[in-house]
Amino acid sequence: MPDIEDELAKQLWAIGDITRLRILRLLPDKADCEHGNNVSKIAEELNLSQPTISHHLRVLRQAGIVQHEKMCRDCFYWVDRDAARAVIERMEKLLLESEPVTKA
Amino acid sequence: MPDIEDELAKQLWAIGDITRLRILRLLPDKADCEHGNNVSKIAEELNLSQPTISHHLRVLRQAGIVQHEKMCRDCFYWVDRDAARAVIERMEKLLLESEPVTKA
DNA sequence: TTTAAATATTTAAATTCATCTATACGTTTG
DNA sequence: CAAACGTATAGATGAATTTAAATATTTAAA
Repeated sequence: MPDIEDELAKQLWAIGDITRLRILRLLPDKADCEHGNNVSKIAEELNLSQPTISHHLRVLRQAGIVQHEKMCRDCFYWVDRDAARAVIERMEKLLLESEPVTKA
Repeated sequence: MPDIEDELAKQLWAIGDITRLRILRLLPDKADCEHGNNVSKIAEELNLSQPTISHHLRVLRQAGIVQHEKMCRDCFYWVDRDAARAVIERMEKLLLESEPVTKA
């Protein structure tokens, strides 16, 4: 069964990449046409190809870290705050609450 | 220069592996002879070879997530709580505090 | 010192990942 | 309808990672 631990590992792995970390830093609070941070702009900002950024956004999307929507002709991504909070909470449980599991 | 962002990515990457996540779950609060969770015991618990666990512990050590010390003939590892808190704090800054960086 | 036990390191093989180029798909605009 | 723009997908390649096996190193006990 796909443990909850597997999901956490997947999410942390998704965030634990320097390119994806930089992408996350560029993403706005909420879908936002004004600033125009579409996929191509992010690619230009990070000096990587558009398909590469698209690939990384897909990884983040499949990990449930970001959401996206088509607006004003382009595609906009933003951080899913609820998912982010959940990840952080699980990390706190794992790293800060010790549970010395001694079997039987 | 090795950015602080690089370090965070490295740390999250280190934690974002299912085997290392399970290792972390087994580690005690502090170096602890009593429970006897040495490297070989962890290997047995997770059904992996001792060198494999040693390798993963090294990754976690180099990322500054765990500490280790030789005690009572064996080698004991534990989670570095301060480092863990620092990682969580940086994650909160990255994911929950939006900073729409618009250059110029 | 010899023996045994625990951990670290090295080596090698298989897998996985990041990235690019090329291309296809879907919208918007003329 | 056709051209242009933005995004996603596919295929390929080089690099990095995981893992086990073998070996070396360290430590404790006899």
